[in-house]
Amino acid sequence: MVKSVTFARPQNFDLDLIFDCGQSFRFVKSSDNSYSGIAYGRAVDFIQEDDRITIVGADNCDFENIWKRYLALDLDYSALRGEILSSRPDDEVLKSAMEYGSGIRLLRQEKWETLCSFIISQNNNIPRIRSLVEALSCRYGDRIEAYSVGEFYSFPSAERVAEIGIDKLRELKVGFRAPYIHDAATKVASGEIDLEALDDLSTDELLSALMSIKGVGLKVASCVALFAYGRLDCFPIDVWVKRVLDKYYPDGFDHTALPNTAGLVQQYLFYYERFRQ
DNA sequence: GGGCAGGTCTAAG
DNA sequence: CTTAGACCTGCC
Repeated sequence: MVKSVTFARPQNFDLDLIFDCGQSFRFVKSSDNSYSGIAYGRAVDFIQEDDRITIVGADNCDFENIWKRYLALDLDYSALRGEILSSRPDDEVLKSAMEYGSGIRLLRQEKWETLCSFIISQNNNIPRIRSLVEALSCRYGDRIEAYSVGEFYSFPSAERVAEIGIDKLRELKVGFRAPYIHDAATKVASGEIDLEALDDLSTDELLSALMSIKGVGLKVASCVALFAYGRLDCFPIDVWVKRVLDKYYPDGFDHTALPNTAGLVQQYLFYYERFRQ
């Protein structure tokens, strides 16, 4: 008997956008249009129908404790979008981007995995980021039983990655990022950085703490704060966002005026510029 | 073969 | 404080 949980599909919730907008690297679309992958050490399939979402491999307990938070079901995206529109009533570009990316939802992913994944993302391309994260998991993660076909491995803990060492990391072809990953793993495994405790810090303090890791600059730290810590006041600026800002907002774009929604705006603009047509 | 990809570090003005 | 170069790797 396969356990599963079904809930009503919220507004602004589309698996294709959620898993294809660049925030997550470990979920893959199956032939039956479901998304399979691992998060928080659990293998699940997300299935989308018009009016409902099913999580195969989850029970009610996991749903309450993990997936509600992961999928940000506690946030009212209609309200967030309303707030954006009222803050920028004359912004037609943003309006188009919001329409185009209306199904986007910011996940709250695992902190360590997100940190490591976005260290890997620097000066890299998305297919290769995916394959490197996958290689790291297959080689050093734990095999997870799943209902869907294929093999699934959890993302290795910081302790595990710390003991791997830089040379073994290089064998995975992460290149110049190997010492960066190692530094992050060492700091987290030793307790010098307590990723959970960072939840209690202000966003500025959180970013500073993350940036004390070698190879973590403002962009990577902002991605971690946004995609793992749910800090919607973060506005990661990568080449694509810089491009869209230069193109449509030559006089500047003040994201600090959007304290509750800046990160969501960033995703709309990023997705609009990066994945349109 | 040279350029490029969700950046960051380092050295130099 | 701002700014070039360099940087693993793989695919075009």
